[in-house]
Amino acid sequence: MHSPEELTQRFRARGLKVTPQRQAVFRALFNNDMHPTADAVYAQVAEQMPTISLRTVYQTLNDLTEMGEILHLELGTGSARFDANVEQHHHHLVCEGCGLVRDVDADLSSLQFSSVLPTGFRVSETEILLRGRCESC
Amino acid sequence: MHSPEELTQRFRARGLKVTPQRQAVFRALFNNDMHPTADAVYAQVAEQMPTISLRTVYQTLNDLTEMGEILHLELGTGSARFDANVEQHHHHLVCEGCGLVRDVDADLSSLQFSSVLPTGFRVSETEILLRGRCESC
DNA sequence: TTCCTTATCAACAATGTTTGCAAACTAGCT
DNA sequence: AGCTAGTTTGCAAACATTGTTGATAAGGAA
Repeated sequence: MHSPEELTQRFRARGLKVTPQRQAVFRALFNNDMHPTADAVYAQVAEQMPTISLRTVYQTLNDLTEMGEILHLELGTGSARFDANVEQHHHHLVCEGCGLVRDVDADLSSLQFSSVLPTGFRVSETEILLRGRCESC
Repeated sequence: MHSPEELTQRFRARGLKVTPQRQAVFRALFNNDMHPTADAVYAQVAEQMPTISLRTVYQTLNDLTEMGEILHLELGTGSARFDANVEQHHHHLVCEGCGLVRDVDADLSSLQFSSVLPTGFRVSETEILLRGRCESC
């Protein structure tokens, strides 16, 4: 995602207002590779801004997702994870014990689909998910 | 998954009882490649057995999943999908329009992960998800 | 700076999926 | 037929997420 300063520009360019709440969410996500849930973002922001509501965090996360600044991931961990790394295409590794998510690069160029895809199906995204257990789980 | 008759044996062998409700769920899933939701299974079974409860369908689906007879899939479509094909390892294709799910075979043997996995991480499953739009969406 | 328009905030209610619970019931054994 | 442990059911609750609405604040213009 872009820096909080750049996001301020981009939000205004879209006619969206830049509030202290939104800036706090920007800062919580910038350079964050934890793939936090909405609730985790809320918890982090609420430390500095106890009056913010979970609803506002969801709203801002949805706005950022629509703008392509973050990725909304559904990894089967019960709640959505948000990924601030949209610069380089990558895949994910999920610990089934503690829910840890990590980015993983993979070379897809050699991938072959041996069965024919349904006629007319247009693939927009190829996603690889590695499930397993991390060292401490 | 195994046939309804074989499932009857396997449930009894585990000390689980075989009720008409469970048999109806067995039949609804056998040779079913629709990847239905719990609610879809319920709807299908309820046609023949209107008194069955959604709770019982969930219970039986969970039992079958624990026994490895079906797969519980979380594909980001809002609700879990159940896959009766556990015989051959495969991947999935999801239509983001209508929620259609189809099995896809893929050759993973050449897949290379260019970044190092976290030390001590044990991968138990490699899952490929193709998202896109089917012909009618 | 002040005003004004419009988007946003916060609290609450509502939705949808899945699970917990307790009482009534039944499969399968004797 | 009777016993008993496992099942079913209906309802409530948990959980993540979204809808709603009066009050509030941001940002542009004067």
